[in-house]
Amino acid sequence: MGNSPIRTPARVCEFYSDSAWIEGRAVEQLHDVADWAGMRAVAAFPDLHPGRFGPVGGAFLADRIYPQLIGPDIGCGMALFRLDLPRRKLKLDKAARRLQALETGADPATGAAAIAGTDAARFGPYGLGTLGGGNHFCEVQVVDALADPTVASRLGLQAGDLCLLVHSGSRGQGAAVFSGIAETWNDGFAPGSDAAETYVALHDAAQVWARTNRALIAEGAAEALRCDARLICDAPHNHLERRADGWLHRKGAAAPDRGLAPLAGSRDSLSYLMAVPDGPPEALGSVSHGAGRRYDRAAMHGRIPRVKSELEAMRQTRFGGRVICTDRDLLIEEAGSAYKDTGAVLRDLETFGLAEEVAAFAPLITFKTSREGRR
DNA sequence: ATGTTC
Repeated sequence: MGNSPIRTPARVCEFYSDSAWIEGRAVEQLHDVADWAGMRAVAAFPDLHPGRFGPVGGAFLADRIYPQLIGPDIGCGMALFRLDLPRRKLKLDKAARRLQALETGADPATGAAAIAGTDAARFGPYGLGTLGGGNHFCEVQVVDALADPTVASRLGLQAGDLCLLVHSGSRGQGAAVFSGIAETWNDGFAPGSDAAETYVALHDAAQVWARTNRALIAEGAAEALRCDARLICDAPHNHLERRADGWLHRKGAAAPDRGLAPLAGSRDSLSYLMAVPDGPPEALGSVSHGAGRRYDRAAMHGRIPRVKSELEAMRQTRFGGRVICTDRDLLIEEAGSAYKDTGAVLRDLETFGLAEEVAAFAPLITFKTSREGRR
């Protein structure tokens, strides 16, 4: 008999139907992570897809801390705001032009004031109010339909209202924390160890910074559109949460905010606001944050011809909206066809009792980047 | 993901 502890793989609960688009490689990753030391429970959602260190679209409860399960964008999340701007006053071309102000971000004094006295102050204001790249965006949406008028009215939401959905995170801050500990995280950190304490403190600070970043992006967008933005909910989906029964890692799985979470669609599909009930304990208090990738970035370059007409078509959505993205590679990688069907993801979540649709939102202006000469 | 990657 050796002295190594008996290890049983964590229980894996998959909250998606047989018809869900789930890559085999993502399921392999899911079971691989379930076998890591100290892993207690794993939940996977219908947006599950392969990631760099493990699958995206899952929650992982462990009695060790694995920074690679959070990834570089610590604190990344989706925040939904209501804009007090009548739809008839939104002129798409003019508004899209004005949103270019988002490239600048918050001015340093505003940024510094926003993080003063918080954990995030250690990182400083550089980059606050900026979106970053990849799948991040700031989108003006219109409430398309109310599935639950009672909840919607409690939130002050009516059909035809304008909203803003912001997807961003901790920019260079979380990335620096993550790369700073590279090579040391392989077997995870034992809670209470120096490495764990240091990581958790930096993680918590990056999470505050990321949430502040989303608020400042919304402020910047509202200022550009000459209106105010009121927060409806802000649900992070890349983070670590200390629970009584262990350390909960969420990777592309949302922690609902006051029982609410956005489900991002964007480009060619509607987005949703979900009411998230307590749900089964096996779901680990988590829910999908978006449609999830159907094809990885490299695959998209083979699927979309790089001809002018195709690229121009991708700057309009099927809802008559605009996509502001001057980076051609990014435009291709983030095409609507790169993502699963958001409606199918939502139906699976509802079937398993993880969410109830409150409202659906159509994209009007999807702001990605307006910088010239990238890549 | 990234005050971008030798």
